Amino acid sequence: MSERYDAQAVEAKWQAAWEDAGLFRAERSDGRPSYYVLEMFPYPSGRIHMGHVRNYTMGDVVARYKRARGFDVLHPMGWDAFGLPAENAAFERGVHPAEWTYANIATMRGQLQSMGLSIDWEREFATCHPGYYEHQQALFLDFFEAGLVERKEAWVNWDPVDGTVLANEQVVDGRGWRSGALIEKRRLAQWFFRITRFADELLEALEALPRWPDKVRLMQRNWIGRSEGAHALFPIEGRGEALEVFTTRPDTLFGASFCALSPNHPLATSLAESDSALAAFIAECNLAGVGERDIEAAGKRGYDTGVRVRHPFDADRTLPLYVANFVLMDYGTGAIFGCPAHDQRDLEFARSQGLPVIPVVCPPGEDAGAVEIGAEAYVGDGTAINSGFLDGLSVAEAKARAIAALAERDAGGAAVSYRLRDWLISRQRYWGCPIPMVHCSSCGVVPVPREALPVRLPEDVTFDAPGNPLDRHAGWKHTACPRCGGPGERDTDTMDTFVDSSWYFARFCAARADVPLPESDVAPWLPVDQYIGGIEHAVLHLLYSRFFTKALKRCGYLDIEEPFAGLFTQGMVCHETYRDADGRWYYPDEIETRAGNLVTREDGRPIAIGRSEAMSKSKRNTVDPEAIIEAYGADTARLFMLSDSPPERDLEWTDTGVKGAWRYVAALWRLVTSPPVPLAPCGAAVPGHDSLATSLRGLRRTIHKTIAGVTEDLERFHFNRAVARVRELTNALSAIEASLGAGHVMREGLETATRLLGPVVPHLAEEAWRRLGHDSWLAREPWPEPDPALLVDDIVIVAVQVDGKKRATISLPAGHGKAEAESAAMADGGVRRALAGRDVRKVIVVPGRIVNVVT
RNA sequence: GCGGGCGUGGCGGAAUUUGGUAGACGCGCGUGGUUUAGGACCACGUGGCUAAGGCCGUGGGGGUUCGAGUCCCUUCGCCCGCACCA
Repeated sequence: MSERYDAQAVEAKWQAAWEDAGLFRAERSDGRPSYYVLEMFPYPSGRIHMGHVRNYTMGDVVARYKRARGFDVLHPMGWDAFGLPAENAAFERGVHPAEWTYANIATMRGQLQSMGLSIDWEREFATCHPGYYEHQQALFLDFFEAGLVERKEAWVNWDPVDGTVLANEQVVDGRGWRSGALIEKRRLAQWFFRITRFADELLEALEALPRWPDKVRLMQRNWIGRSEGAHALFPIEGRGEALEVFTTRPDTLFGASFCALSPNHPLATSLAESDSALAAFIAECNLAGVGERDIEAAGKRGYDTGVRVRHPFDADRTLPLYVANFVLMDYGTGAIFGCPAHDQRDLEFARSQGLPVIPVVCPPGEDAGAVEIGAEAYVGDGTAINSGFLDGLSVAEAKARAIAALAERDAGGAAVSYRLRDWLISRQRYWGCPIPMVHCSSCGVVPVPREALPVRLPEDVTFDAPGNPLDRHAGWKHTACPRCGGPGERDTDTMDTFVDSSWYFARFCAARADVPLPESDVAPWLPVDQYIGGIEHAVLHLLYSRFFTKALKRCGYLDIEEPFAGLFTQGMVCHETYRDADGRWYYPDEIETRAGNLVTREDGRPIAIGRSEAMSKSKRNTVDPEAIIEAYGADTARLFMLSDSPPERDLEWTDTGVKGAWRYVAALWRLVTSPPVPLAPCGAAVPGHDSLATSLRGLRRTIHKTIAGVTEDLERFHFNRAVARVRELTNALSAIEASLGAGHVMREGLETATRLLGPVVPHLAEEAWRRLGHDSWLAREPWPEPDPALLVDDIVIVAVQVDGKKRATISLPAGHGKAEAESAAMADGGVRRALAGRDVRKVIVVPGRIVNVVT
């Protein structure tokens, strides 16, 4: 009689035992090669969700697998603990952000530990701990000294709901990424990290990241948005200055019919001082929102300033200067020249303003005299026309010639522009890392001396009013200027929390060090060998971390180019959605099936099933991992996470799928505890392979092919296939036939399955390993090696096609020749029938694969 | 608009790296068994059509090839990222 597998008891037992034995401490004390696997650390929101379970399961499989492959593995965990939700909780419930955060961390740590993750918990830290953020403040000062931090006044994105500014990356469709509020443009003095100084490096280094998904590299490339072109100066009539524009089409300069400024361009501001209509137009543009879609709806609008600018190539020619709503202040120079014939936007603007359209590129094969521009600008290649000294040149040639001409005339020259902007890190919030700067009326901005770090967050703050509590805390805010000793004010802003997560991966190498990143601890581990997390961080977090790595290198902390040598982006965990007739959402555990219909448990209201979407609280389609772990155990949850769906794709959470995973856990335990044939003693060698019955020899080949296949699958992140392969193996083992040596083969098979599943279902595997008679830690056992001799079959099944259609299969000895395969195929009854006496023109033989008889 | 990805049984997906027996593994479903009962367990079956021999099948159409889910062209559908970036 087989015993029932008690997952809860087994899992608790081994979790405690692993912890006591310190099995997962990263040592760096022996000669083993290092391997650093890291999953994106969680925000302590309260409880873990299924996305965490999926992420950390994958990371744990890699960690356990690499450990078995002989690596000294670093697999740490920590908390991305600063951020707005803690302040919201404080505001709503009167609990201090620190208290709320640390309580959540305690809960979530327990939940993660119940998953049986092989984590070195001794390295755990939270970014809200002064022991972390004091070093971040030191890094800020280092960056400041290195010229990588800058305070400047800029048009910034103001989120009126969160009451703070946001980085460009945090504005999505003109709205705040957290609040969803329409973003306003405000001009404020703020701190920036000068990420644009690394724009080219960040772009070029993408090529050197072969183990990153193409998609992420492409997204970053687009985000950096490098454009090559030219700067051109248009002298302004009646002023002793020139208007500088950026263009990627200097070849079309002769087609210019106007210039236009962004509403926020300094010249526009200055002109508006003496032109109230212009001032009103600018105000209107800023009011209409900055969402590009809003402008799209409003159409292209402009205001003729009356000012004229001179053409750089033709001093006799002047152009009108407009302020236009479609010109962006934060790209290029905030000013453009318009060539309507060869730019769609300029064409639309020119048509609405009645400006001339001068074709200067003749499409191939067209008559230069007859080029007409209708509703569509011509943006293709061609030959320059109406363009003076450029006439006759191709677009590429004309660009080069025009750039040279601009330079000759001191009217501009080659220029590169980026979409990427500097990273605005000031946040008008309490729960973040204080910026270690003091504002002094006589000394200006003064850094806090290093010996005075950390600048601690004061604990006695109030959240009963909107705005930044630090700004209201007089005792904290007012301090002596470190330079002159006079009255000073602390910078009351805190750093964007993306700063915290831009270097935590390095800090894990020396989590308790009293300097930020001691080289002797950090260098052996970095870069991270395998980083795993969600695709939603493709630009923000991953770009910032890359910038930090380059900045840290410049400051002498690191000697690596890139933080993450390998990156894997996992898919989301999805679930069906449930709504009633009023459109209210219901959690899966709030509904049930009655008489074949889906209804609410509580009052039987009919429920409609909606499409499967990423689990979210707003759609109420979440399943609590803790409930699953309590009901089935962590191994079942882990197994389900890795089965069926490829890890980079979205995973559909289903009850039946979880039950299927549980069935397999129970079935594997049954197979170990009551195998179909009595097991040979532990440690007994398999008898001579040739002495075994045919079916046992085949089974042994299956065992060794499974080792090879699973190994390759794990290396390539094909977890779903790895699981399927082991299931195939255990299916084959269940069907074993009793004969001489069967007990040995059964043991070999069970031990192999146990080892191969160790990374996936570690508790079950550890328990099974002991049940099989071992007294070693499975978690410390080396990975099995396949016997190369057993990876090849001695008999192969070869398909035989007639004219490309399969008509038969034949058995042939491995290593058979072409002639042997051909004669066996021609002798086959099915083949002869299909041929029906027709003449054979050709026979193609791929030994071991296929025979194709062509008539 | 620009860029990228994906279309395979009732469902999730294998096979695409290297063109060579399509549908591994699982879910669901069906039949039978077992059990006091079970949403448990066991066995067998399960792409479609066909009485059979067989025919048809990887979104549609075309091409290359002895042979195409895999390569090429074209078309349709869905998803994702960016979006007046000059």
